[in-house]
Amino acid sequence: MLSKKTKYGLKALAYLASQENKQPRQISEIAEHENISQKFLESILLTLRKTGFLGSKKGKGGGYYLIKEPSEISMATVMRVLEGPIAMIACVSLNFYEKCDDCPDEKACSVNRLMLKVRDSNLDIYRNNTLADLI
Amino acid sequence: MLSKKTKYGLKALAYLASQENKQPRQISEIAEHENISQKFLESILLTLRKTGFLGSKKGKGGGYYLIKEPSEISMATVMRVLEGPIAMIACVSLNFYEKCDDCPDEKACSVNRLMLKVRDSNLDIYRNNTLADLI
DNA sequence: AATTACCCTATCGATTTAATAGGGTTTACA
DNA sequence: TGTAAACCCTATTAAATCGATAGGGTAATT
Repeated sequence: MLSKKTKYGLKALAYLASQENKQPRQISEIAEHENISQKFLESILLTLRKTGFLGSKKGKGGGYYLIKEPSEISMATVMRVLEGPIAMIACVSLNFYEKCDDCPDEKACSVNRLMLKVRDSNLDIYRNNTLADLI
Repeated sequence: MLSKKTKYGLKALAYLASQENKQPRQISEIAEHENISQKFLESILLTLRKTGFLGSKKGKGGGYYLIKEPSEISMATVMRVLEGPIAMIACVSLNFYEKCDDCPDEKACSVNRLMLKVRDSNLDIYRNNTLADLI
């Protein structure tokens, strides 16, 4: 299941991308508009700033704003930062690969094969959708 | 992430499907062959029996066996029983639909749109793969 | 009658999740 | 220059879930 962290993060990014001008938007404004706990959203936006998606401005009139164009923000990178691995199991993950303890031979594993198909198709979607496609 | 319950359940089904004859296979045999905790596997096989995938035979020479042909067992139904919803968020789920608390209008929701694409593609994979395709 | 093997319930430690609390620090602006 | 606005950061917590274990009960075969 998609975590609320990811859900809220995506909504916040979409909200920022839908703004006409690029003025900073306050946490409180985003939280209210998207019905998100303000404190929780605060930590999510912090993550998105540290990972290079958002910039921030302190003090009066401050807030968060997008650093890149929405069309240049791939859902694959956003999902990896907020949700973690795109693959459903580590043995088919590109960025978070890990071997299964119980599996002597991945190539002969039925679960591996099925989940590889799922990962491929999901990766395809995430790579071919940008923030601009969400709004 | 895929739960170990689902992973083990799929492996057990695949193991049973790969057998030449249809004699019952003991829990201990499956557990050993697939490197699964026997007690944990026991509860999983019980679930699969109650949901109509497996039959069981008690007493000496007993065990579990497939009720249907592997080619008639869709991954979609298996996944729903073991893992739960195929959708990553309830508001795009066919079998486990729920409205989001925070979302006033699903049709206008960016997360909803993205996750709908993901669900469609995953559903497509699960519906078009049977147990026979795993072995 | 004894053994085999499935059946069922309860419990538990570890981890994760979502949220809350409580402040600290920086900046803009009057 | 001081004060309020708004981001920054750490710690804590309640609840849920997961994976596994324990301990026995029941049915069927030989």
